[in-house]
Amino acid sequence: MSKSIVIVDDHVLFGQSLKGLVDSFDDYRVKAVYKNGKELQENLRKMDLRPDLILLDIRMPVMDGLQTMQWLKQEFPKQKAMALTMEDDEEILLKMLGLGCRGYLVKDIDPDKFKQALDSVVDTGYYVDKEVMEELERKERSKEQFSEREIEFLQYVCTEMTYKEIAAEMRLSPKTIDGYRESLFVKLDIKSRVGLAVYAIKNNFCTI
Amino acid sequence: MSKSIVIVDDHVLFGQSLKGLVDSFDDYRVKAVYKNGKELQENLRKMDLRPDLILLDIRMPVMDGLQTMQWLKQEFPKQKAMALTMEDDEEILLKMLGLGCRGYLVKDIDPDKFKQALDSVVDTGYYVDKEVMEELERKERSKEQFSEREIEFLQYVCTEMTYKEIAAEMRLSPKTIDGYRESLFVKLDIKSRVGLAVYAIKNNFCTI
DNA sequence: ATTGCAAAGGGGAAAAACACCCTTTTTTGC
DNA sequence: GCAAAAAAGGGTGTTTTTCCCCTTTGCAAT
Repeated sequence: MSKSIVIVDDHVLFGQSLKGLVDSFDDYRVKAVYKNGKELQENLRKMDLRPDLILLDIRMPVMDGLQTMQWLKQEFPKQKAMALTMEDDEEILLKMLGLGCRGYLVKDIDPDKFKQALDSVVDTGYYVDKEVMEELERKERSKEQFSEREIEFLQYVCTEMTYKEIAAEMRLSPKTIDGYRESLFVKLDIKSRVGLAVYAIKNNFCTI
Repeated sequence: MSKSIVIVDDHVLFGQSLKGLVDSFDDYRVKAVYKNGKELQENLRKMDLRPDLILLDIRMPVMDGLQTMQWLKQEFPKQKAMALTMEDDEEILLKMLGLGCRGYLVKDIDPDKFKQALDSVVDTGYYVDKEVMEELERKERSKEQFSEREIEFLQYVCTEMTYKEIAAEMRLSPKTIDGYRESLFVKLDIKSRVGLAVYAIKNNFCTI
């Protein structure tokens, strides 16, 4: 039976083209192509779709690879997913692996190797060395990680809303927001809201 | 007769996938896929290959889109080429257009629009995304309305420095900085430093 | 010379952000 | 169920940012 694949990539042209390529492999079928994590989220929830593998672009505007992976890990811990990146940003990659991502591909891989990587992930579960992965996973998890609420909060920090307004929007006490802010300052070694905003932008926690 | 296309993109996976997509259009055929400008150069010279359109990635390691376009303009002034970019970097885009590039596509265009763009370039000679163009003009216009000092100041707003510290750095009174801030708030219809920081980042007044 | 105008600098008050230390409620893992 | 941990909320004081209205300086044009 052929393996089902879901592609998540904001570059529609690439996503659709990749679908064409994958479909040309006898033993793989692309079940869907989504533009961002949010679309995946919605469709994974309602449609009883459990693909053998999700190919996840890292840089996406609405809900990026990291966020999506974080969500996937919580909601569908067994779901296999693989990062698909443009440039290999080590930091983000490490985070992805830490979140249980099964491997990663840079987009300049050639189609043959790509096929091999797919086979490897679907069969063995991993594309790169298993032990290294597990090691990384343990290390990363203990490192910095944000709570759901903190991540949600990060989406507001690069707007012109005051903390009070953000609190209202999130239906929380301003004091709680103050707590998130404080917690993030410590975790990220940041001292001001501007620093937080820049971090959020850099790491795709918000769209500007 | 079907139109011939050449794709130049260092991301082999993307290039090959795109080839698949283009070949799926009845009236187009991909004659070749190259990894960079140099490959294109060599092949365009020796093989008597004159495609109807060259799709040119901008960011490539060996010989990038700009260089390639420059060479094309000299060697084959009539050759139609179109930029294919990941993120829309205005500056480079402007240069490309200056070099006679026939249009530009961001890679998150959807396949239908992509097809339309191809048709447009091959038929009319040009394709430019309207929104992108308007965005570009707006940004360019806005750049000239700041003073030298204000622009210098903008480079500091997305750091964690306080205004007082920025003033010290610029050897100005904090009150003067306050004036720049105020002036920029009015000009840009912004109400907070975060807004200013986001503006500065968006419009490349500072690097993050 | 004088008007004209923009950049630079200032005072002071109110709002927002930051910091630190603390309590209550809710989850979560045996 | 219970203890531990995480999330949410609180009090209070300091610093920074924001806002408005004001003075001085320098330069430029008629």
